[in-house]
Formats: sequence, C-alpha cells, structure tokens
Amino acid sequence: MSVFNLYNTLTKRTEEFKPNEEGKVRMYTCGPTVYHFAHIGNLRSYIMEDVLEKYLRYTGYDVKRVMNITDVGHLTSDADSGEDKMLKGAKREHKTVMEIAEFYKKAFFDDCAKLNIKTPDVTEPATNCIPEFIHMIEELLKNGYAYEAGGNVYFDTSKLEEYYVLSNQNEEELQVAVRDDVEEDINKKNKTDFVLWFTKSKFDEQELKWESPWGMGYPGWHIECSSISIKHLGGYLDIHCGGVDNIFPHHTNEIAQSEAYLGHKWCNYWFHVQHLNDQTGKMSKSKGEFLTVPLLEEKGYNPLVYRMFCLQSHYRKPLLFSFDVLDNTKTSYEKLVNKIAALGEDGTLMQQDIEEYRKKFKEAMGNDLNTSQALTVLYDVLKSSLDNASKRYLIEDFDKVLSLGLLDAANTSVEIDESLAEFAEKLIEERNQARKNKDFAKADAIRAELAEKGIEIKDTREGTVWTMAQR
RNA sequence: GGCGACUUAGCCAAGUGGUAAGGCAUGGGACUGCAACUCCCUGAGCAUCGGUUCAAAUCCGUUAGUCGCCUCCA
Repeated sequence: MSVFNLYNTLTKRTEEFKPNEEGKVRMYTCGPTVYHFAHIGNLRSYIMEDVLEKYLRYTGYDVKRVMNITDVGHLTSDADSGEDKMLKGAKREHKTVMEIAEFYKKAFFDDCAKLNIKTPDVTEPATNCIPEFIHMIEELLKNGYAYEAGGNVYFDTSKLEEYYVLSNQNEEELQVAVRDDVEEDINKKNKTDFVLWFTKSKFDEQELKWESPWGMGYPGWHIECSSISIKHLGGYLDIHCGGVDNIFPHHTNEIAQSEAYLGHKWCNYWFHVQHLNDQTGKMSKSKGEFLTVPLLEEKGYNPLVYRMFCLQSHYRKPLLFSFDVLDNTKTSYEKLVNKIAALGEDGTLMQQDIEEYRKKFKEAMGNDLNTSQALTVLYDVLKSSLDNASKRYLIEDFDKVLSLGLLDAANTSVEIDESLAEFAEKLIEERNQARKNKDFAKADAIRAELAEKGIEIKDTREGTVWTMAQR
C-alpha cells in the first residue's frame, strides 16, 4: 500500500494516514439537509469526499462510508434562507415535511449521480434514528455531561478537559450571537453549551416531534451525526468529512458529545473541504445566482465539466467560481475527450511503463489528494510514447478515482438510429462528391442540413467522420 | 475582537531549500475550399518588507489584501 499523506484538521498538519484497523477505513460524511436543492458549492465538498473515498479504495482499502440525511430541523420556520419560497410553494401544494424531504433527497442523489459521486455504503435519515439519539442523550445525562434546563437538554462543555480541540478558539474571545439572526439562549450554563434535545424552542412550528423522557420534542442538530456514525461505524472512526464551515461548532460539538459518550478518543482524521466562492464570497442559497446542477445542464454544461473544475484545484484552497473559468474547463474537458477518442486500440499492455505512471499518479494523489497534479499525470500519459492499449488502460485506471467519465465520453456510444446513420452516410457522400467538383455552396448546404439533424461532421485526413452533437 | 485558511503568468493551477509542471486563452505556423479537429512554436521570477542560508516561491517574522467560522445555512 502506498504512502498516503493527508491533511488533518485535528493536528493542523499533513500526516501519513493510518487506519485503526489494517486495510479497513471507516469514514463518515456530514450529509445534506434536504429541504432545498444543493448548490454547486455544497457539491464541491461531496465531489472531493468522493475522490477521497475512491482513492482509498484504489490503493486497496476496504472502505465503509456512512452519510446522514438531515431530514429533521426547523423545517417550517426557516426564515434565514431565501429559499423558503420553495418550501412554501411545496406546502401550498399540500405536501408534508416528509414529502419535501423525500423530494429534495432524491434531487440530491440525482445531482450526485450526474457528478459521478458514488452513493455511500450507508445513507441514514436522521428521522430513522430517534431512539438512538435518545439513548445517547440518556447516557450523557447519566454520566454528568448533560443537564436539563428550561425544558431542553444541554451538553455541559465545562465538564470536558478540552473542548476546542479542532478550532483553537478560546473561551474569553468567543463572541456569542455574532450573527444578528441569532439570539442568546439564557438556559445555558456555559456559552459553548449546546442543545441535545429540544422541547421548547423559538421555532414553535416544528412539525416533526417525538416522544422522549423529556417530553415531546426533537433532537439537537449535532447529536445526529455522532449517533449515526457510532451506530454504523462503531466507536473508532478513521475519517470524518465535511465542509470547513462545520469545524466550529458542529464538528467540535460532535467530538465533545461522542468522546463524552464513548469515554475514549473517537476520530483520528478530520477532512475539511474549502468553500466555493463567487464574486460576493461564499456561495449561498440566499444571495447571487443559485447555481445547481440542473441549471448548469440548462446552460449547456456537462456536469462532469464541473467535476473537472473542482479537480483542477486543491480541496483545501478556496475556489472562485465564474462561468469564464467553467468555459475554460469545458474546452479542456472536450479537448481531453477528443484526444482520448482519437486513440486506437492497438498495442499490448506495457506493464513496466504502466506501473511507472501509476506510481506517479499515486504520488500526486497520495500527497494530500493533489488532484490537479493527478490530472497532469493523465496529460503526461496521453503525450507519452506508450502504445494505445496502455494509454487506454491507464486512463481507465485513473478514472476509477477521478470519475470524469473519460472513456465513456470518448466512445460516444450513443445508440444511433440506423436510418439516421444511413441518411448521414448518404449525404456525406454527396457532399464529398460536391467538394470534389468544387461546388462548395452545395457542400456547405449539406453540412447545414446534417447539423439540423444534430449531426456534426469533421474532415480529417482519413476522411469525413460524423458524430451526434451533444444535447 | 478572536480563531482558521488563502495570495505563483490574461485566467485556472503544480511546486514542501538548489536557479518556475500542466491546462485554457493569446499570437505565429502546418493541415483544410471554408470551418471544426489535430499537431508544432509562443509567456511569469512567485502580494509586501525584513531575516535565516552558499542557495528561498519554498523556512521564520512583518505588513497588506481576499475568504471562512465564532450556536442552530450541517
């Protein structure tokens, strides 16, 4: 197994990855809140986490990955996001909260599929695990890490020896209610305490409520990840993933409650993906253009172009989105696919050379997932003196991790109607005859006629070839 | 105010102490009736100031700018 160096937010260093159990990786990802569409900034994280998972598999690890689906939350009173219109719209159509959750959950996985993001081995909706949440909270109360106040159950952060393990905040400087849409909760003993179970909250219209030892209510927002992770992956987690905005307080609180519950260190590596920004800063649902995968498709972009856009950058660097850069990437992607499509099938696998390039690929990826460098290795392969069979082999091999659908795109194995093919062949022949006779007006007219049917032609040295135009 | 990160050519971006990968765009050329595709050629001294070193984009410190987080956007 090759060396895999990974940046760890916990230690703020790049360190060699070593799982708890030899050859096996337990990995947890904070999933989406399914009450609106995911924007492409959210999806950047899921793309990079997908690359991480696939690279671990590529190097031979047996990976088990779990993701939660947050389908409980203050769904009916979401006033801090501009997208509640969608929710209201759905309500006007007499849909329940669960139906809305179901709708956006499907939308999320549709987006993921288009971006070649593998579905985790386990995806668990929070509403499936209420008994587990309650059990964990009961244990925390029993062990003195939690208290009841004002109808809610809170985690007592003062009971921990170390609370700020992830974020290096300090108690004195931490400001409460920095955001003006947030009010201070007077029930808390310490300002960093957080709610484990609500029965009373400012969000009175909570639609989903469950019976609990503390009354009808619903779980706090941090308990779900700890509980679902421990449920499926046990008490020793290798990698926990998420966007950087989760570091504090979400992940900090997860560590607090999980380790208080378990009584030992919980997770060794914390993987955080930086944000996608637009001209105004962090991409969000409430400002600027609300960019989604279906919107990119409408604008004529293959979603995999966006995946490549993300892979060209490093996951720990803020990335600025613009259509100019996406256009660049689109051209790069198409050129790359063209080059691959032009490869023949000839040759026998040159094992030794193949290993050389695989080694380079692993060096790039093993260096804290340097995907940009890995793409360069792919370009190097195409430019190399390897035979076509070896090149194809390597492209397929790298694409197990990169998942840009390169060979599929290159093979354009679109099912083509036979009569259409005959039609195309016939007109191309006519056109070539016209070209021979220097009747270029007729030749161009035929090309236009073919274009209308979605057939694009190219005059190559080997003759005229045609393809179906994309979309 | 505190904490965290980022700053390399027109744009994206690699680089982890020895004299700046790659991609896109640009310009030039080959090919083509034209177009498209393809191929060849084409560029920066690394935000600032200072330090360490024989040697720094790479290490240390300063300043500036950009971004994120600081309790319910997971």
